[in-house]
Amino acid sequence: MSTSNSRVLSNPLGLAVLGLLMESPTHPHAMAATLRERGMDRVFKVTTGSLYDVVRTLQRIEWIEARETVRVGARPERTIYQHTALGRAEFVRWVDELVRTPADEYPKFLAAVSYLGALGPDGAAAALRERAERVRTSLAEIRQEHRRVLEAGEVPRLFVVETEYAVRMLEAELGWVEEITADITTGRLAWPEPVTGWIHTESRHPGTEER
Amino acid sequence: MSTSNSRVLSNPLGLAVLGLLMESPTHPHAMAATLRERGMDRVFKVTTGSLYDVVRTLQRIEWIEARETVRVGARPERTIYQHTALGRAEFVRWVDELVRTPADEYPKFLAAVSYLGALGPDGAAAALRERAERVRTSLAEIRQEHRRVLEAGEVPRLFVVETEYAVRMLEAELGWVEEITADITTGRLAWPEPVTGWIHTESRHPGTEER
DNA sequence: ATCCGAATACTCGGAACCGAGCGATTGGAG
DNA sequence: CTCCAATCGCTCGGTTCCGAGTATTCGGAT
Repeated sequence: MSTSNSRVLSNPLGLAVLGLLMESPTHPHAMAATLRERGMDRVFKVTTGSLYDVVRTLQRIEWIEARETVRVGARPERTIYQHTALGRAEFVRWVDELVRTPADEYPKFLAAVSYLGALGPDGAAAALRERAERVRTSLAEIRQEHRRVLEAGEVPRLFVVETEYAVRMLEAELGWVEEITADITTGRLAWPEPVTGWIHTESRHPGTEER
Repeated sequence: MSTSNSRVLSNPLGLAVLGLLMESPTHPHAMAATLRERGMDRVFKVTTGSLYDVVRTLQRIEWIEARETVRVGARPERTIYQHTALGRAEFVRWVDELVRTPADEYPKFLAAVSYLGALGPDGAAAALRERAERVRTSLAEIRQEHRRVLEAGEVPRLFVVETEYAVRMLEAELGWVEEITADITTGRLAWPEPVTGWIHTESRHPGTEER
């Protein structure tokens, strides 16, 4: 009955909000802008709706508080938030927890790979090659950006380690994709009988649509 | 009546449902059971609520259809579903799409790593070591299970590639975690001044806090 | 002076998600 | 034969999520 003070917030975007408030008080709209400027929208899913929800929750559980609501010009009002002592402590606790405890994630590619059989050897190889190509591209972009930031000086490596991690994981994925593609084309990964007829037949004539 | 026939289903659990129906018609409860038996709940988030939602959606967009509703003994009725021709085609299309197109994922660890600074060098190293340990453990379990399944004969490699992928990714993560931990303890990853005082002080005494 | 597009700041309501619960049933233990 | 625990199969309704929309203002090109 008492407005569920549920003492938990699962949305990682909350962490981003707390992180920003560690630097200085701001209002939601600016948070979104900053996160995007810094490319942190690769790390957190920044959607306006969720952002305002998260901020409200954070306020309810008293990890942050409204500091003032100002109006610049005759623009919509904006509410500026700052963290509380509790919020600062919980921020650290949250990070610690996330680092220590591997969470169950359900990446879509994992699901897709589970049904690779459905594409048939040729279809699978083709699709995998396209993925590889795309991964290579975004990998190149990220690497370049990373280098730019580091060499251009003013950001210590610590603030950029998450990119190193992201790159590592992409490399691993790419490596695997390339290997499995090779295994398919060389026949080292075989398509068992039942599957061969299975689904692939369907995809050859989708009726009303092609390519 | 334009009951939004929204022609899309994003929840990957839908893929699992279609996958099961490729084998033979079933009812939702059995789907959940089967998925768990086969350990596919490592790949798909199997929650009853969502399952029934997904099945309903799948039915609405006519990728599957109810085949009959039977009652065994005087147990609750169960509705048995089967795929439609459309469903079979879309299943393949969906897999193809998921393989080709890397999706934006937002793993929690990535978020956590972004704020590693907050833990201070010692805290970060400690947390990372714990993670490493846990990852090592689940890696061992998965590897063992994988070997068991393969050696025990009756499952072709194709049906198990997703495990190979999962293992690869875990190895990559573990490798990175170990390296970065080493970089921290050897001082190769430095904690810049501003951060040192920053937050770590807070976590030392959750009470009132000075600094 | 006027128009237009970008930026500012947030709201709103529908969609998706998911776990607790429910009402029954079967299979043993005693 | 009776009782309890486990299984069966599903529903319900509260969160959480999120993108389209709203209403305003600023800056610059015409």
